Amino acid sequence: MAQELPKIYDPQSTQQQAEQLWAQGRYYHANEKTATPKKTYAVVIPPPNVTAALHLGHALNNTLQDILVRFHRMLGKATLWMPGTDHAGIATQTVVDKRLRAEKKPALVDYKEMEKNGQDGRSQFVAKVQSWKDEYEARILGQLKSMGCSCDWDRTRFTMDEVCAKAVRAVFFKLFADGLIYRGKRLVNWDPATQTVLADDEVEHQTVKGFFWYLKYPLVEPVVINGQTIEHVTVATTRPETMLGDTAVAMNPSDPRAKALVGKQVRLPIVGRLIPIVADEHVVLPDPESSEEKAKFSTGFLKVTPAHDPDDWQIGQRHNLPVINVMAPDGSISDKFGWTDWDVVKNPDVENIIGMDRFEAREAIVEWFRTEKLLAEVRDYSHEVGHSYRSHVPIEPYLSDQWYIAVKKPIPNCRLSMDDCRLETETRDGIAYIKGTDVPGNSLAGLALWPLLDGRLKFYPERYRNNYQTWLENLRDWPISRQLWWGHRIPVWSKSFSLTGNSWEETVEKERLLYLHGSVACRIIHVDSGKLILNPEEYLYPIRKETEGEYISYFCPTPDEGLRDEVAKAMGYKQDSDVLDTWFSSALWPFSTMGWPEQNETLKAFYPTNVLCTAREIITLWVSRMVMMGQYCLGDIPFGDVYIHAMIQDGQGRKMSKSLGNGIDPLTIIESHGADAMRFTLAGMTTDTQDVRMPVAALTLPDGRTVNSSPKFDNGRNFCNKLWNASRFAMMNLEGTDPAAFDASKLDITDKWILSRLAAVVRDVTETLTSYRFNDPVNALYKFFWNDLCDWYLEWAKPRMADAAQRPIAQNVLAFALDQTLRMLHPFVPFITEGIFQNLNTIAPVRKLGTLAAAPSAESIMIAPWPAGLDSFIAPDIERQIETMQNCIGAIREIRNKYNIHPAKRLIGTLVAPQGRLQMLRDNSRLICELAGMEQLIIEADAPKPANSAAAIVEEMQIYVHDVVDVEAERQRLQKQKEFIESGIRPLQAKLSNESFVSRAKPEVVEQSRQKLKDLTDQLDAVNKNLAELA
RNA sequence: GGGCGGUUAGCUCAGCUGGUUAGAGCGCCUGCCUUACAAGCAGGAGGUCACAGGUCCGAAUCCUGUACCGCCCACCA
Repeated sequence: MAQELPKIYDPQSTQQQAEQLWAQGRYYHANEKTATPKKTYAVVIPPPNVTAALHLGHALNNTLQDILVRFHRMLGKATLWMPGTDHAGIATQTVVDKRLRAEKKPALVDYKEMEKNGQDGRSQFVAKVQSWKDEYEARILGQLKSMGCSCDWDRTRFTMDEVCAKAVRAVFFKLFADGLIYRGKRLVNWDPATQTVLADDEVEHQTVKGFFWYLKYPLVEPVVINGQTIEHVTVATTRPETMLGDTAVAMNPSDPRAKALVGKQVRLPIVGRLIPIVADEHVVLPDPESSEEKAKFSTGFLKVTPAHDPDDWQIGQRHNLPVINVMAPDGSISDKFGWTDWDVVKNPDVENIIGMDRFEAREAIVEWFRTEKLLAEVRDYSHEVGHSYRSHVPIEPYLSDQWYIAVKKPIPNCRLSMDDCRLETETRDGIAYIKGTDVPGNSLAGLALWPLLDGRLKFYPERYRNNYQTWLENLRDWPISRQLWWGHRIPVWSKSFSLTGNSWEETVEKERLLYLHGSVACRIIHVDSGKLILNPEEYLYPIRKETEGEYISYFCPTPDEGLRDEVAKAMGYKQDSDVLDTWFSSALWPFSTMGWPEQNETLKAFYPTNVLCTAREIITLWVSRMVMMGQYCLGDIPFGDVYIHAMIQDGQGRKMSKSLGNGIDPLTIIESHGADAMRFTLAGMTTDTQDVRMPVAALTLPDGRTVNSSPKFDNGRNFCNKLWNASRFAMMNLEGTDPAAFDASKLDITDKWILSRLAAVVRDVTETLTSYRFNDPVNALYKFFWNDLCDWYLEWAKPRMADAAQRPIAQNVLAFALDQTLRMLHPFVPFITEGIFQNLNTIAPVRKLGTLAAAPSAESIMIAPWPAGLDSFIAPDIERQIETMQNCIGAIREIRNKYNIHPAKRLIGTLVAPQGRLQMLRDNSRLICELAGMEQLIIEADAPKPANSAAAIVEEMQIYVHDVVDVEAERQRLQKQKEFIESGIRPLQAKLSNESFVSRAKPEVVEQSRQKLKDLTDQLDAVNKNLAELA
């Protein structure tokens, strides 16, 4: 068996076998029945988007989670890692559309056309996306399994599967019933060419050369300021065509002219609309000398077009300005979409412009101003303009109706009252705000904020809490509708109707039928006034008579019974065609995956989860919303810890997702280096402080330039190979290991030493892993395994394995140390450790050291107990003694190398040491001889330097290596040694002669320095003596 | 514009609360195919810790400023 192990570690077969073993044993499965509150550990995966296969960033993210999960599973906890994927609304829809177009197949535009023609284009397109999703979901889950992720695969979820969909409907209903969902206007990124809405990151910014046009708007009544009569105000704009929709001119209240002008009216040219001059802080004061671009160009007057500019929209909101949309969806000027206040007879000019494309209209309008002598000036200007990534035409801010969640509205009958949190509040207008903020404590934003402030929600590293906090404090209402087809369709049905005369009761009576079908959340809005006439709180009564006019009725069905399609249709209701923001369903992920709103065992056992492990860019979008929804729906935070890991960057320091990372499928690395190698390298790179550049293998071109090629995982690969080979050695030597033959009193110094080191590493790894440091345990294990166990312990153990008396002791210690090391390594390199563990189980089934330490074995290392209780092995004096041995060996090896002595050549040496250390050194001289290639080592308290010997100094000892006869080389070596020692002495002397240091530094630091100086001085004397003897 | 990081060996990075002569891996140089491992073993060279000030007996570490690099958010009349 042992002999059959290959020399080079072959990850593929080991991975396969381990995967099989784990799948059979279902060790990843979390069992609710064995879970007790203190003994559970739960993590939900940040669900990867089904847009594409995973990249290195995912590999890192999931490696770290798996390390935590495996660690806690081995600590004996009922452990759940919930896997799944995210439908990623806009991204996926876009990707599929792109693919279809690339393949010259019917794409989104075509399906939209079908939909328009009454065919079912929507569901056909969704089916296309669905099959894309199926493909990538399978691929992603396969990648995760290949990486060794010990997710509970029996529970795999998808944000759009029925379990999650039910949670989405339930939360939406709850929000709707609580009056937290409302209909509002919002400017979206509109692509007039494809006539679709774009997400912010689908907008490409391009620098465009354009102009600033300075347009003069006449005042209705001239104003006199400082003796000057002012007849016009001049506004500067880069988009003159929008002036048709102007509803105000704004100026900064601190502008000296504001006093005279604010409140006056302006007659909007061409249109003839009378619009007010309003005061708004947002307006930049003019200053031609300023370095600020805006101040240089500003006239102090800003045209306000709420329907066509996000900023102006805000100003419009502040001043209650009318919103006049002058454009059609195709970007042409139109009076059919909200612009009513013009007159064909009075305004032939307007009639001219209507129907023009926005760019044509721009020219026409500028020309009109020029002709009318109202164009004050034109200046060159280049600025950033958003373009559609799809059609590459400039995007148009376009006003549309959207669903919103009110995040700062106090929640009626909130399940968490402010009594549940201990934060200070201040009450204004009857609302309790979290002190120092304008966030009501019992609003959604408030619910997400207080766990942070009261310390229950912790960020690692801590600095990220600022992100979270300031975002929530400045939170605006959350627009949740998206004009897409791929996603959770908004569960709201609506119908317009008009009321005339006495039809009110009859109409409303009909709506009551809906309630009988389970719809209890309902709202009827009077279109003209926007007034809500039936509140969700009032449900059926009182039914009041209202004014005649147009109404819209919205219904949100309960998640369980639902509003049956037929019923809705029969009643003339139509479902909203939009879908929900992807983050809406993501926000529910920690509990939707567990089956909420059903109250079940899983939720009881595993909610709240322990940690969320994610990248920093979604703290606001995702983390905060999960906390919000967890608090709102379950009355508890979804996780206590948020671990934000570093990002992997490419060689240029760019985000991986933008360059290198996207191209690299973890599977290619797993194939070439093995999953363990990848995990080990990734975990070892992770630190709290900064992002990390992926080391890449550099490629040198013929012209001498170097180009980055592929990421390097050699480190991990080499480590695995070392682990494999050390284990081979163990397997060859552990046959017949008999725990009964172990005798604690016969442990030799190397046994005691390696056990001491082992105990220290167990302590270190356990502690660092608990505080989310991953590179520390990786480094500690790397050093311990490679440098301590392999380089020293195994080398010293080799001869002992051939010694009948020593063999049983060394075998038991080696088996035990290897066993414990494998367990600690397992979270990092799961496959290879499982493979070796299985071999070890065959060859040395019981690994224990008498009564000193017992380590129960297990059928899989995955469920083997984590090493513990080894502290009694810690022996600092033993470690110091071994260090002395190592130093002696190092000194002799250096001499061997310097004199180019062949490794096979046996040497004789003399070691001169103080009386007190002689016994220890003599006891252990074999350690030095074996590893330094000495035939004999004479150890004396006093001995002259043998002729023709090289001298080395270790601590307070002298080592002479006999018969190395190159006087000049020896002189140079000693001279160099002398200089080195002297350079150490100087700063120490300076330090110790400094009165302040001696009196003010910690005594142990001073003592340390004194000791060190004494050692160095002794060494210097010795070197000088040797030098003198040479001469 | 607001916020947050980074700058340590040729490369990628450690270095926790200031205190031995600043570390690792890779790369480089020298010698070894030593019966676990050449994906290895042994040894070595290589750093005024971005810059300028400050605090302190003492600064890679704490403070201030500068430069460059990066990230997030906001915004572009």
